[in-house]
Amino acid sequence: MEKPEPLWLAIHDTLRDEIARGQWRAGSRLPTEADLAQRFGVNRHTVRRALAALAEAGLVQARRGAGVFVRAAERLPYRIGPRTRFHQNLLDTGRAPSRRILHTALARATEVEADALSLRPDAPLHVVEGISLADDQPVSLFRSAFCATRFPELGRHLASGDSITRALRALGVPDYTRKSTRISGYAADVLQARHLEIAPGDMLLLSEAINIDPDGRPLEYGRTFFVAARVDLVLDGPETGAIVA
Amino acid sequence: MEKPEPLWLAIHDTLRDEIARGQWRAGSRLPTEADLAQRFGVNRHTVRRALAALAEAGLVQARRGAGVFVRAAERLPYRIGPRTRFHQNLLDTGRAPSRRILHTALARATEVEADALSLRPDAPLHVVEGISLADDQPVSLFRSAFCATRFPELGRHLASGDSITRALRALGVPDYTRKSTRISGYAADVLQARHLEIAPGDMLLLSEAINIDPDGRPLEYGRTFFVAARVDLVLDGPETGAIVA
DNA sequence: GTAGATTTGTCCGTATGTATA
DNA sequence: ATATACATACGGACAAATCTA
Repeated sequence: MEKPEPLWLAIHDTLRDEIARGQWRAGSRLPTEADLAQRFGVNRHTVRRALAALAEAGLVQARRGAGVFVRAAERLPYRIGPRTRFHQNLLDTGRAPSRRILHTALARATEVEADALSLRPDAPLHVVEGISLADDQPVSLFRSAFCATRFPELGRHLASGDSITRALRALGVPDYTRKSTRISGYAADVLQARHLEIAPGDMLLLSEAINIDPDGRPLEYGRTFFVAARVDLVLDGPETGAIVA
Repeated sequence: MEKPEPLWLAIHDTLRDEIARGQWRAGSRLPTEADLAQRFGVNRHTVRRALAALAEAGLVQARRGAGVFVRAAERLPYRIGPRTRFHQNLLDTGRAPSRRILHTALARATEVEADALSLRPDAPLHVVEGISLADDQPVSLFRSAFCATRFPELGRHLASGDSITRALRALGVPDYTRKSTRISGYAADVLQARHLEIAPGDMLLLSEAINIDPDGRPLEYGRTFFVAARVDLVLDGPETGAIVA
């Protein structure tokens, strides 16, 4: 026999999904506990148990006498620092990370890419584009470029969907660190919107990053478009701090 | 007598502001020279003089037979690091920094503020709100909160429009550093839009920062809304690096 | 400004099924 | 097998905060 899901948990999940889907807008009032109890056909206390869990997670906030209000959907804190790693980053916040590779190619460096990687324009690059997901929800579109002269074999690793960290390790780069990051805001175009399951014009945070190897040589130039409604970029103390004892 | 502003310069400034305000989107075509000439009630050559200046500054690009196109407006690179200082930041990029204080008050800490500053909720705070400008163009709305118990005299300094760095120095805090930063994207509401001279719904980058004194005690909790179309946030190598020799 | 209705917060109690000692 | 503890679910009553007419 299966273990039956508690009633209050089912109600909690239903409300959580409805909030995530935007059925209850941020700041708006949920139906009263009595109404919800009637809707789900349960006692008011059972609804209260579900609401308490939502409040615990920060999704709603109750005000006595006024009602239960939807708080701004919680955003995934995405930590940016010298050692920004997608997988570890999401595991740290209790999400299930995954990647979907859209495209790999051998391309020639644009002016911007060549500049970022200290290469001459038109130098050959391995380029990989894809979608990053947290709990199966798209959070970002990324495009990474690597010097193809230095890593002739990288193409195969990238296409296989392997972790970039692991692919580089296999090619003799034990570690890499973030040299610089530039963050800017843009509106999503139609294609980006489709991939990220948002509406065209929705807000994106673009993070342009240059990663270097331990010798300080530019290794990767990456552009990542984060869905602003789903992600906060966090620059934390020791990670960005000036002094490490 | 005042020196009269040349006609072409007035037109140049008008168009520049309209581009900055997003009235003409990046990549879009401006009205034809003839149309602009009619709009401003001047000869086509006067418009051409204004457009030439804009092209010189890199804001537009003319293509013979096609039209004049808006190039992506250059964004101000705003450096974020352990020692983020507004004035120095802008001077470094050759802009003229200025501040406009909107409001100073003695308020009670909200839950978020109390948490950020390691105070109890409802603790008294000095709060200052204002607009930061670069070359007289608004780039951000800021709100800073300081513990009023620790700095009883800070209110006067803030209201006077003095630099925050200087005010703190006068009160015995020789230096402060950035402990953490969180960056997120939001749409401007009506009030923000009016202050920043943009349209409601335009994109803002919110930077939430906690600054600490040399002893590691939280000093300031600041929220700054940057106009995304005018600013990039830059996290640079040595500034965000883990190790400082 | 006030009174009354609405809505959440907290307490009481009862009953049932499940895991544990 | 029995007893105990715990989580779930229901029902009711009242207090406290809030909203509205």
